[in-house]
Amino acid sequence: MALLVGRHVNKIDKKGRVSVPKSFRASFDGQGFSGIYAYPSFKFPAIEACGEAFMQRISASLEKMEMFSEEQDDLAAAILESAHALPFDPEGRIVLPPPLLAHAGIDGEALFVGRGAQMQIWNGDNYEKHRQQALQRARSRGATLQLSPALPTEGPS
Amino acid sequence: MALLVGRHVNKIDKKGRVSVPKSFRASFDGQGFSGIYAYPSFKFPAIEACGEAFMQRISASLEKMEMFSEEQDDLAAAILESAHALPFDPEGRIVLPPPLLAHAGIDGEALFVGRGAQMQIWNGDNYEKHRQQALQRARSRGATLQLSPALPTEGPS
DNA sequence: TAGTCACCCATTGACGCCCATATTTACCCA
DNA sequence: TGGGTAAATATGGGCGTCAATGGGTGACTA
Repeated sequence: MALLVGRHVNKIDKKGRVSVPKSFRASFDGQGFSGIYAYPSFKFPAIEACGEAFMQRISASLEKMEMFSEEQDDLAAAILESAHALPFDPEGRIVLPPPLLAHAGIDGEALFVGRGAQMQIWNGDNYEKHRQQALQRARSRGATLQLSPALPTEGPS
Repeated sequence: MALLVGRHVNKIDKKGRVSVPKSFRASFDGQGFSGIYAYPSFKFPAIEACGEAFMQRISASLEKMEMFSEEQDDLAAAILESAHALPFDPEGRIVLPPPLLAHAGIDGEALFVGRGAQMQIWNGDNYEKHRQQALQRARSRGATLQLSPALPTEGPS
């Protein structure tokens, strides 16, 4: 699956529709459901979204954790319960439900942020503040990254 | 994968296109995505770029920490979120987005610098200053390099 | 029956593709 | 060993296509 990277700003029209960037959309097709799953982020005033494949992973993780970590259980459960399945229209647009818009403080414009396998949808101003803080923390920490070992070309992670 | 070494200066045309040096280009093909991922360098006024394989590693690192580690999350996210997927055109050129050009102070000409598995793209003057400083530091420190043992290869003798 | 939602069509502006040219590099032959 | 020639890379510009956007209309629902 192609990676989701970068940022894209798209407009929300009067009917509440917003185009999902083509490059993101491309990552989600061929997953059974033509659309995305969106749910409010825990940590940020933002919407998190992913395709069906990733949602399956979340669901699977939930089942695994159940008997061990109550916290994880709550967390994953909250994701599934607050998630919305948002189908693409023929032009590749979705309609973000009011509760999600409210949570992220989005109105008029939506900022799509690629996070690898998932994406986030932000209010532009809120994201900028968040980003500055994140970069600040990264710099003060010395900006090193412990990379996972190289994948063996294509093995199952 | 062939190593990226040396420096190349290429022109940016009116449409913002730059040829990626052929030798660099060759290192990035056969990775699924025909193009490079570019993001601003943390430490320098330069653009860093890599192929899909390297980006996948960053994404995998991020997924592992998800919902837990804020630090790793910040850093990996800062890279992924600031990254741009830049596809090659049929002639092997890419278009550097304005934000990246601004970060590196590039205009008119781009200096490609091989860094082994990755590459950097600089403004020529900035790079020269940076390089002098680096050499200066290396000299004053009496820089020595402890070589790792030769890798076991399948080559003759 | 009114309202909402899903699909269809039209516009436009950016971007990718194609072709042409120039400059460099590599190679061959005298 | 030098020049000349051929191939390949770098560069420039035009044009068609597609993604993003806006609006309209019919169908289904409450």
